[in-house]
Amino acid sequence: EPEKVTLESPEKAAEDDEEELDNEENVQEDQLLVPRVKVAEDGSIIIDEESLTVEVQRTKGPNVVEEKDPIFERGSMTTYSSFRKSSYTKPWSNKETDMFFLAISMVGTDFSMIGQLFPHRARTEIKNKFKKEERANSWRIDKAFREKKPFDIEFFSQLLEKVRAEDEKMMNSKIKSSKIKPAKGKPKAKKNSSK
Amino acid sequence: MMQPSGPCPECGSSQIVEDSLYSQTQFVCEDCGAVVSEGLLTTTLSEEKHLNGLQRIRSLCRILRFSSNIEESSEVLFKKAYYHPAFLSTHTEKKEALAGCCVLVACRQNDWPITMGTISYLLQANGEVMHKVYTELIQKLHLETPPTDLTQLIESHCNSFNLSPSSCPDLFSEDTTRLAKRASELLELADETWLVTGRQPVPILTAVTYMSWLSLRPVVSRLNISLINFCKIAKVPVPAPASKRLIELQDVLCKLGQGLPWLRGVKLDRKSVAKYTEDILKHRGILLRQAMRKYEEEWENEQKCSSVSLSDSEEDVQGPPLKKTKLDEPSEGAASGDQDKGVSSNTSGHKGKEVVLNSEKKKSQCPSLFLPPCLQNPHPRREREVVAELDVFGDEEILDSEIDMYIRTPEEVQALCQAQAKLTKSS
Amino acid sequence: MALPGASPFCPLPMTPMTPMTPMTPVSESSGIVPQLQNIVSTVNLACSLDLKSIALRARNAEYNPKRFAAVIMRIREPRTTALIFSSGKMVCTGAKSEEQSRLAARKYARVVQKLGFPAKFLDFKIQNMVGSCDVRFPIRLEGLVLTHQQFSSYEPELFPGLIYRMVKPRIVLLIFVSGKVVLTGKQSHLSVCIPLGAKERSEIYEAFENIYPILKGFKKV
DNA sequence: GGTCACACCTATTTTAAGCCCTTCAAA
DNA sequence: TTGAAGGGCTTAAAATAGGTGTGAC
Repeated sequence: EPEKVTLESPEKAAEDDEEELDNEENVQEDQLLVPRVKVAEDGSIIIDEESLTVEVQRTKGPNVVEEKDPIFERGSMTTYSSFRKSSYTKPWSNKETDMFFLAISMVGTDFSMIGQLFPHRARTEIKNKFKKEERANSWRIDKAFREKKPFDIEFFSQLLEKVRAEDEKMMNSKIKSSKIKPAKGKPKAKKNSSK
Repeated sequence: MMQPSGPCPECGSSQIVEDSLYSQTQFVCEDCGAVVSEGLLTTTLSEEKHLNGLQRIRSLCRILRFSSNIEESSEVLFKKAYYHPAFLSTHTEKKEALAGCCVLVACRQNDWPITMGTISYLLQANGEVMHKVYTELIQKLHLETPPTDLTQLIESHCNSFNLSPSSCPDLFSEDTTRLAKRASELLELADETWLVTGRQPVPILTAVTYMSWLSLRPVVSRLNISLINFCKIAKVPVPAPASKRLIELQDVLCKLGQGLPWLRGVKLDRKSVAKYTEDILKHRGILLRQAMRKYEEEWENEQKCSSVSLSDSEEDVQGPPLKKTKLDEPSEGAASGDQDKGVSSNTSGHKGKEVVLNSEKKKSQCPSLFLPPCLQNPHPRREREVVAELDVFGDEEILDSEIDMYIRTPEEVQALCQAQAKLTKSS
Repeated sequence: MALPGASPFCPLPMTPMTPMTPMTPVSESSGIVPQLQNIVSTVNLACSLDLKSIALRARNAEYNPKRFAAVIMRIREPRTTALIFSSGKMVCTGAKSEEQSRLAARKYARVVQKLGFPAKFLDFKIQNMVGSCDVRFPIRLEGLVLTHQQFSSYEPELFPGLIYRMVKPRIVLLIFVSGKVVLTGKQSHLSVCIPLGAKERSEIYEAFENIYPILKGFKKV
């Protein structure tokens, strides 16, 4: 079975299990001539793919160059690799933003606690939201902080759930209306478990 | 007894085999014949990592076909760096990257073209970690390494494209030498027009290679192949920024092409400019000098005019050329392809051939012609308000009421405690 | 106090950049004043603090000992953020001037005092400054890195800017192709003088005046 | 194996320009 | 199939400090 040969970062490929099969198929078609690399425990570099296998175990003896190898022919290849941990923040809807300001009124600037109030938001997302609003609408931050509101978790959670449901409905209706035209469209609803 | 996991302490080889000729089990290195005894197997972790690093260097140098010169100086540097106080207590991940960094230093000092991305890919190392270690290595060992020359990288990059007659249709196949030559000319042009500075090198190489391939045989069947499809044909990955570099390069070619008398009235756009690229490159020296001279004049005029109101450098960004070019730019873009888009003040109107752009019009555009793209499309408004800090002296009185708004009342504290208890329970 | 050359502008009422540098007679000033963007200062409140109690009773505080061992506190004027440690040491960040940073630090100290801790205000010190400005012409970074190798690091594979480590004033500059420059760093031990009004911003200005003529050499192709 | 002296993660701020990644809208 | 747009990371500096990785002794 041909190996998946890609420059995608390994962790990314491992993450989306669902699409693993799809990717594999696509990659098979494309078969980019990029070697798959592993580093052995002793530091030896092992290159997958029979045609690209390079003996690198020997450490003594003449440095014989085999000219066949297309990838390393002129001494170097120019690999473009970009690691970098993926982080994507779902955009804040207007109503969710209102909830953010409500949270500020209730708990102040404790982003960790606000993050607990938003089950789908990490602390960094809350912090970045705060900084963004401070830059764009500092008056709203000021107002929310000044106008204290009693900290009622139940009230907040229910309201947030309602808002999230509304946003989802809005999204779905938008998707539907845009997909009604092509008749059947794709029943590609949104498998979106989104964690 | 387990096979030793580490390399041979003598030569670093991993070819260690069990020798069953002796009554007692022993391990022998196939490469140098050394008997790897128990005592040697219990080398310290540090020594093992050192040998691991040496093996990484050897593997890299063999894979990349480096001269023994580079391999030797890599090893010498690694031995020096590994026991340098600055790297003694560093994390294992960094020590693994250190080997690659030493190879990179040796390459640069020997003028051998290679990217950091290649090293970090082959070592399966994080690019950021590689860069941090490299920077640290340069600083701590007081090294001076010349930067990699992009033009030297072109040849190997073009080689990685699979365009031999045996692997793709005749119409698409291309001689690598010819491809690399045209690509270097395009790279030089890109460099002169500020498309290279501050950008990742490899995507630029991909863009110029594609443009080179198009312009060497600008037939319809080739012109219809997009950058992405070209890379698919050539079986190479497409770096994401390559598309942006390509658009920038095509726009530069369009702008230069307009200066050629025999292209007056010819529709020049991003897609068709490949047909004239050979001509443009042939005369690029003159075309560039013309454009640059005009730019310099404009710039100097701007300096004189705006020197009256400058100083803070925020307010007077209003200064004519930079701001103005922003408006004029889109019309340039319209000339180079998108008919109806940037219909700003001038040109506009006709859809057909808007290329002509007589010299008066051009003059106002000249300052924008060859500026770094980040200056051509400036950020909407980043810097604005200047100061206002003047009325703070640091010693003014602080009102209690101001402090009080940050402090919770006992009731609020109690409510918070209860809420916290609920949150910890639910989670 | 007028600037050398015919520069009719006067960016700030105070113009602290011209001060005691009479050694700039021929080489005229750039006429550009770096704008301070961020000030980092420290102060010792000289008392041990119960961070959990502070986080509970201050609405502008956050405390996650699992993540970070300090209380993160914010005030609105001057808009800043402080890190408050159980040792009583405090870091104040985000102010745009030395004075703002000091005022903010005093306000944080007052909040801590109001919470019942015997906070003092010892050894206030500016630790770091960040400034930025624009030379208003593009810069050939690959040329600069060649001629100033010993000070420069330019690796566009990872970061678009050139990192210039100036020695004279110990300031690090990030230089971009656009002509925008970021200056950061601060020398601590050399100016042993009065802890209060140490004019450290002059080092940022000095670094910029040093780099400006160098950058001018790389604006053309 | 414990101490010692580092490294270096978490976190805060701020600017610069490029790049990655996602979403959504025109071709 | 493309891009545009927007958000979040990269780089530098500096203090603060616990927990832990790391190697020498």
